[in-house]
Amino acid sequence: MTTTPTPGADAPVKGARLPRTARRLQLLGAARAVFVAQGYHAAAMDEIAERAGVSKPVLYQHFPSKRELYLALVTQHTAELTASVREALASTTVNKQRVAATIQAFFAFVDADGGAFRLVFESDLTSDDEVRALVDESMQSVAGSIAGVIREDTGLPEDQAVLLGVALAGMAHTAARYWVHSDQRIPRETADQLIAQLSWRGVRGFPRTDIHPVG
Amino acid sequence: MTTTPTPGADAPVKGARLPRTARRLQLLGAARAVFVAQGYHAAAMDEIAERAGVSKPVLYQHFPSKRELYLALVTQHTAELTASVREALASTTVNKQRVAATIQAFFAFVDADGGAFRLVFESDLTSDDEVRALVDESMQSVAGSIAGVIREDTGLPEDQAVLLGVALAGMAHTAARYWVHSDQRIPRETADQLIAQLSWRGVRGFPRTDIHPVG
DNA sequence: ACGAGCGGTTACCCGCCGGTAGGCTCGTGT
DNA sequence: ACACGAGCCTACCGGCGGGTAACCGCTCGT
Repeated sequence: MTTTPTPGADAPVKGARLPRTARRLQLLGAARAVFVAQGYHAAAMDEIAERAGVSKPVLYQHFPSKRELYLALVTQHTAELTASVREALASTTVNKQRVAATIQAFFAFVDADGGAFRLVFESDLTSDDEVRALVDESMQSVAGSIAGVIREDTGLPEDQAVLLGVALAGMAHTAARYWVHSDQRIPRETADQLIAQLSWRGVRGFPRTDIHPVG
Repeated sequence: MTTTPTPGADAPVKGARLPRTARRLQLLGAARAVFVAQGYHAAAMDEIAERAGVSKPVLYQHFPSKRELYLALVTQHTAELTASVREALASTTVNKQRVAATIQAFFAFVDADGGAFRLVFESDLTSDDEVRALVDESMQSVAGSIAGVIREDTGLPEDQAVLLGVALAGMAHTAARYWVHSDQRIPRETADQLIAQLSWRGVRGFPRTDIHPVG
C-alpha cells in the first residue's frame, strides 16, 4: 500500500527536490488523497507530508495551516462542480436535455479520480463556517441555475422555484453518491438515465397545475 | 436561562441529586444540545457536563466514552426517522398519498425540537464506521421501503427501484434541510406539497416507459 | 572555488481534551 | 447514632497532533 507509489497521480520520488510550484501541486495531491481517505479530523499533517515524501515544515511553507490546506482543496472542487453544472445547463436549450446533462454532471463529478467529491459531499468539517459556506454556495449556485430554468418555464414564484432546484440538486447528489458507493452495480448510463427521467417527469408537469390547499 | 429550569426539556437544577435513570436522560438531553450546536469534534465533554449542571466523571458513569454517548444519540434519532417513514408508508395504500406522507415525515423530522436531525444529516463524525453504518442503514431502510412500493407498482428491476428510492429519499432529505435552514421562508405546508408533487410526478410515469439507450 | 539562498531535515514545544483516581456528603435502614 | 452505599466533586494525568526553531547541504552564478 504505502510502498507502491500510485502511478499517474503523485510521484513521491523520495529524494527529489522540486521547484515551489510543482511541490505545491504535489502536496495538494497528497493532501487530497489523505483527506479523502481519512476525513479532515483523522488526517494528520505528518501523514500528508509523509505521503508526499517530504517533512512537515515543507507543508507549512506552502500552506499556513491544516484548515487552509483543506479549504484550498474544497474551493477547487466546489468550483469544478459548479462550473460543470453551469456548462451542462448551457449546453442546450432543450430543457429535458438540460436535466439529463445536469444529472450526468453530478455522476461525473462523483466518479472522478481520487474520490475528491468526498471533500464536498462528505466532509467532516461541517462545523467550520467557511467550509460550510463554500459547499452551500456551490449547491446554491447549482440550485439557482436549475431554479432559473424552472422559473422561466413555469412561472413559479422565486422561492418555490429555488426549493425545487435544491430538491433536484439534492436528488442528483444523493443518487450519484449512492451509485458510487454501491460499487457501480448498475451501469452509469442506466443510473443517470433513470434519475434524469425521474427528474424530468417531476418538473415537466409543473406549469399547468398549481398547488391546492390540502388535497 | 439556567436559573429557570425549562419544564419539559432539561431541568438543570444545579444542586439536585438525581436517580440514575433520570440523570441519564438529562445527560442525553444536554449532550444532544451541545452536539447539535457544535458538532461532534468541537463539542467537549466538560461542556456537556457543565450544561447538565454536573461534573465530568458523572458523565462517564453513564457513558463509557464520548463516542459511545454520540452513538446512543444517533441510534435513537435514526430509529425515529425510519419508524416515522415506515408509518408514513403504511398509513395508506394510495401511492400518491404515500409519497406525500413520506415527504411530510422528513419535514417533520427536520423540524423537530432541538434540531436533532443534525446528528443524522449533518454529522461531522462521518469517518467513524459505526456512525456511518447507522446513518446508512437508516437511509437504506427508508429507500428500501420506498423502493418496495415502486417495484410493486412498476415492475422495475430491484436495483433500479432501490436507486429511485434512494434518489427520492435524498430529495426529501435535501429539500427538508434546505427548508429548515432558510428559516422557513416558505410555509411548511407549501414546501412539502411542492416536493410531494415533484416526487409523485416523477415516479408515477414509470410503468409505461422504459429506458431508451440515448435520446 | 566559494558564498548565497532555496529546499529540506530533525527535533522539539505545548495546549487541548478525553479519560481517571480518590475523597466527600447526603439519605436510609437498623 | 452509625455505617454503608449511591451520587457527585476536585484535581489530575497523558498523549496526540498542530505548529515552530534551528540547522544542513546541494546547486548555481560569478
